[in-house]
Amino acid sequence: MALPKVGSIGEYIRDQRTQAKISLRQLAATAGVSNPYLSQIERGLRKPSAEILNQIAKGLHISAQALYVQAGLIEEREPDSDVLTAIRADKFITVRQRQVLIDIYESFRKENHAGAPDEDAQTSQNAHPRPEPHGRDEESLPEELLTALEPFAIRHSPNGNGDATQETKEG
Amino acid sequence: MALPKVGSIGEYIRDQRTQAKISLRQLAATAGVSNPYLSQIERGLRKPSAEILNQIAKGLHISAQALYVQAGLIEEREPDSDVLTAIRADKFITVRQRQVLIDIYESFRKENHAGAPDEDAQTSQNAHPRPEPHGRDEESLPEELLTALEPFAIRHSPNGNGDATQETKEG
DNA sequence: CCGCGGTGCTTGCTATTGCAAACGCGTTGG
DNA sequence: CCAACGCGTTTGCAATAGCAAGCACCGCGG
Repeated sequence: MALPKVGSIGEYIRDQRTQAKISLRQLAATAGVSNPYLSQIERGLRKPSAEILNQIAKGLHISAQALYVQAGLIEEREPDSDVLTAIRADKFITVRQRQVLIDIYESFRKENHAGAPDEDAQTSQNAHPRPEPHGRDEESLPEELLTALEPFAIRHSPNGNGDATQETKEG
Repeated sequence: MALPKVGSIGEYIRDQRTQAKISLRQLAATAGVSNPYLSQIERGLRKPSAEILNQIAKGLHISAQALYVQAGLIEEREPDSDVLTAIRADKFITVRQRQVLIDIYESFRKENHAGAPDEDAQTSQNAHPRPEPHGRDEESLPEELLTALEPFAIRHSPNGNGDATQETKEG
């Protein structure tokens, strides 16, 4: 378990470097790392830190993300949805808030998907797969949120509060 | 110049952790790192590798990119914090669901902004006037909303991380 | 009172990163 | 022919990442 994908990133780097027609020493110089170290990285003998990786990416003029993904350091951006991506990337909300948003969104998706596996979701704009029990659509106050979410939370977790081991008991 | 931006990432991690209301040890466990090391990371005494960073990101349920950016390991080139835009563009949810998500997200932002002068939020263009719910900033959410969402906020997919913590906290 | 469990922090210690120096190997050319 | 210069690689070593063990502090229950 020492070097699972480390090899792949090494190959990737070497591949990019050779494609760029630059020597190992050259890249090492521009990347600000030593030649021998770069050599070892390329052959998967060393596991470069993110810093070094970033430097190498710069030296190769490629996006650091690509390298991180190759290194297995970043979950390959699954095109789940732009919404999830945006939520995960958002840094104006807290972890807890993020988790709530993700849960809600995924539940929405799940609800809609139940019985309507068809990908053509355009109809969802004006055709609800599940008719809302409450047709109230006045202002979207937090209170309304509660009302809207109540039936929903019940469906999602009928057990209510099964065992929240990690949940700090507040109150 | 041993720890230039390292401090910032430490602060960021600690901030996210405390906001998530989880202890240092807890995060260390879920992230798969030792408690003391996480402590040192948070205080900027150590410079975590990308691997560790990735683990911590997972433990915090935030995108690894966010952490890398904070660590200065990625030249931020896609802020992509347009959650609202993404929600509006999403075509897999109904109008009502969309509205709920937007309301919740804005509510979150509002809560966090209570006292934060940083106002780069490009507020929604057609967002209807939302009445100020409450100015309580003690929690991420109003208590009521949290309560309603509680069965929900619990992480739903033990899948993914597959990190089984033997936290048999038997009361 | 003291133990028990929780928090975060300090202390050695090992494993690994990352580098400087030096190597073998092929090409040029005096 | 062999010095000179390029390439990638090998070898030892300093620095440190990361951990196990243990510390100090605090709230709770016997």
